[in-house]
Amino acid sequence: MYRIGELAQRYQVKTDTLRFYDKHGLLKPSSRSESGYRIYSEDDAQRLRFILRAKAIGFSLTDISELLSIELDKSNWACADVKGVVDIKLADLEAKIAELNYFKTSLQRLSDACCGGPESAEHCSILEALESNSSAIKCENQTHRHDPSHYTKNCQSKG
Amino acid sequence: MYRIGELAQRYQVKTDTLRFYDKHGLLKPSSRSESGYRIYSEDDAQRLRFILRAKAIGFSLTDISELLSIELDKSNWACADVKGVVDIKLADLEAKIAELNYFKTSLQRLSDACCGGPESAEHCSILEALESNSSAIKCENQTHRHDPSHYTKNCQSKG
DNA sequence: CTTGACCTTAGATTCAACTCCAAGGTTATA
DNA sequence: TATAACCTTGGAGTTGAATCTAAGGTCAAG
Repeated sequence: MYRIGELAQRYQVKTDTLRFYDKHGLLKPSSRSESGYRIYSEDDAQRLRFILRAKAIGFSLTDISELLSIELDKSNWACADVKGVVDIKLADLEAKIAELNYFKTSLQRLSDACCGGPESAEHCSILEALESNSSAIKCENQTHRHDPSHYTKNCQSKG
Repeated sequence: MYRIGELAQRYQVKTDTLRFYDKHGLLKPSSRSESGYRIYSEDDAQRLRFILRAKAIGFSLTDISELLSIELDKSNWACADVKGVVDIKLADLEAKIAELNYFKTSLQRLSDACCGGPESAEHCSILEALESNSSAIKCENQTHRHDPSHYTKNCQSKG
């Protein structure tokens, strides 16, 4: 039996977080002391571990609620239901990753085109790319008038 | 010279969004009509294109503010400043992608271990993985008592 | 019997980037 | 002149997951 602070410390969460989980129905302490303190049982702790593990895997609290309601009533659910939750999440995640990879490619292309040196940004190819209408990125080699030996290592035949 | 609705339609944004950009200083219309309507110039439109392009690349509005303030005063900034903004973003993005890939791997492992069939979830390996303390995931082949021919295609020698 | 660490509650705030609303003013067209 | 389509403002709501605040109750030690 743990009080909120003990449970919080044991699992490295804030007491606020546990109260939040209580309020939102994810984890209600199985009893209260006479004075109203939350008292968490070992089962409650187990449930918290479930929540934290699911969170670490990338589930939202809403997903976790769903998984917990299945968990509490396993025999009335099928594997297909559980796998469905996971697979939807997986598809979301793949879409998100694809999007971020697209951003990354764009940024990488911008970064590569810029010398990154102490030259004035007047001809900075990053700014020019953001100003222009085209998606082509011009390298700075042509616009900066100085010895390019230090700054061109990143910018080779792009665009 | 465009009124807010025209500019919005031309660039496929909502008028609300343009008012939001105005309020937050990203894009203030260069003039107002006698009756107070926002009037956007061609320069304003160019600035909007800059914003939208930067957004599409994955910059936050905060990042974009910073880029715009450099853009407006290019000669007092160096390429290094601009590239710095991009490279910080790139590093953030890489960290985010790595995190999501980690989530994805975890979810994929869970998904692969579950038959996804109409069997009761009582021995669902996904739920068991979330309940257990170990990170090992047991495949359902051993726990479901039925012809496994349809459901084991995803679960081979995992864990 | 007081100090300090703990606990309670309801409700406000945070972040991003909008999005929506109400109440009212303007402008173009029939 | 009436109607519809536009515009204005300030302010509230959205999502997710907390985090913080204020005002107060409880408990163990000295």
